[in-house]
Amino acid sequence: MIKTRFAPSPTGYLHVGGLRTALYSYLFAKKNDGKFLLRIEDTDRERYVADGVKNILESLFWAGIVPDEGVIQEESGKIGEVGKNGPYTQSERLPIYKKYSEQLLSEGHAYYCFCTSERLTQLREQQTARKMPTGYDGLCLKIDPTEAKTRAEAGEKCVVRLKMPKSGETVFTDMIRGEVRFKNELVDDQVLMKSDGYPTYHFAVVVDDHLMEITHIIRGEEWISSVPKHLQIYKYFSWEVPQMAHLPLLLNPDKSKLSKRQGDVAVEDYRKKGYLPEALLNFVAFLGWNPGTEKEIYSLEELVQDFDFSKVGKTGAVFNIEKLDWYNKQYIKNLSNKELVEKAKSWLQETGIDVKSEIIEKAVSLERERITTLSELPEAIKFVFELPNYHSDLLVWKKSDIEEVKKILPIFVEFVDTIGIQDWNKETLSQKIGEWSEQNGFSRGSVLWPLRVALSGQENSPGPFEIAEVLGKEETLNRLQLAVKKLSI
RNA sequence: GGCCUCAUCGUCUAAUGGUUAGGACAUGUCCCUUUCACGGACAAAAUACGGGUUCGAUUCCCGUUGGGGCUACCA
Repeated sequence: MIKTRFAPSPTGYLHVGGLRTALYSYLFAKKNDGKFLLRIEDTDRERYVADGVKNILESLFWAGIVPDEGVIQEESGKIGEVGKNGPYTQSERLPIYKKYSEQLLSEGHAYYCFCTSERLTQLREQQTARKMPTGYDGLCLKIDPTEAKTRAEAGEKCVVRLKMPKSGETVFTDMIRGEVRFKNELVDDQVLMKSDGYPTYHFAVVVDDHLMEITHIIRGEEWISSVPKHLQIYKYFSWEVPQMAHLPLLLNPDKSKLSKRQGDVAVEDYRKKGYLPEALLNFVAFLGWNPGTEKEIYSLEELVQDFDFSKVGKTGAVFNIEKLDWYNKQYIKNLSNKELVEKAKSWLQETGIDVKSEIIEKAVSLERERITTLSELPEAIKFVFELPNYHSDLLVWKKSDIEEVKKILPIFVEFVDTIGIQDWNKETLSQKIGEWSEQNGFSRGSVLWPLRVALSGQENSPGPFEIAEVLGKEETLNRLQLAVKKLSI
């Protein structure tokens, strides 16, 4: 049984890079009828963000990536857990890490280190100055283990370090990169247990992945350098090593690692701006993976079907918002009017638009193909509910002049008044108004431009017949009469 | 500095020894058209560089250059 996991650290909100990592882990698990687990790695108490866990869960839920095991968001919105291998939050697993570190200590595979952080900093500075590789010098390795244990138990401040072999090589095969090898002498004696009693990432991740029976570790490329340390821990415990896939990083437009400074990185930011989860997911899925065909639009279900690590690339990908915008437009375009109202509800209400209005669905349909994000919708459809105050000059078509408009509009209003309610739909209106223009010898533009401006009050807007249908006969006539009035002033 | 790693249009990418190097986004032009958007057509746009191997390299090997990651009692 294949089991993958996403193990974020709540040092902030869910990052779009994290979303992609979670997505790939989820896809791989689902594709292989396996399970997807979510674990919270909160061993860094200094960078802990209070609502980080909540945001990570909410963002994943929003995207449709739901864990089978581990920390979950319950229906009520509360944070809960499912599975037999819990707890799934590392801060609740401290006794477990203590037990395993003691095993390593007693077997001579780890040792207590009493060095102060000042000494460590100094050591690093000296090494850097001499252009030597940095790393622990092994000073505390010389202390007799029994004596060290006594000192530690007496309460002396200390950490536990991994005893890394200083010769030989560590080789492993990454699912994306193939064989990668490291010289052991260059691998540091990594701290396993910090002086505050918490494990470091490197120790907790190995213990938990083993205990939670993870078969495939899928994570960002920034972890690849730490793999030798992790493998050494597996070796000391004689544990089976999971398969690993290190994903290429997401990049800023200048190709540096995707960062907050150069734009939005939290999934939350995109959600708030009105990007659809389907679009964001489709977009990030294609950052580093592609199906090898020309199909571009993929639902989560389809991604599960076609996802394959053999098609995941090795190069970092720029997070290109223009492409995301295109995806979002595609998804918005395919929404029904009802769905669009429902999804854009919060933005509509925020702007004071009544989502219960009888014409809301029709109003929304006017702009469906014109907006990029849901947050643009209220501003775009506002003119339907409240005509903007426009200048009469706007009523003049570029190929016409003010005299012609003044001549056409009043008689046009009279004609519109003769159109019956039963014919009040865009097709019939188009036909009747077209015929009228032709019979009177007016060009389409000289009639339709002022009509459209009179109805929308805007230089750019949907077509006049669609707007007229949404507005209804009475409001259409009101707006036309107002235009006539504007012209006569 | 050391270690690891990557390298096809501006961007996301396809093509693993033989293609006019394909697609998408963005850009430009045109068509549609009352405006905007949609849609359609067309255009411009790439194998980082230098050596090999080979009849033949985007593709395999070596080097150079450039980018990125790591180098914490952070993840």
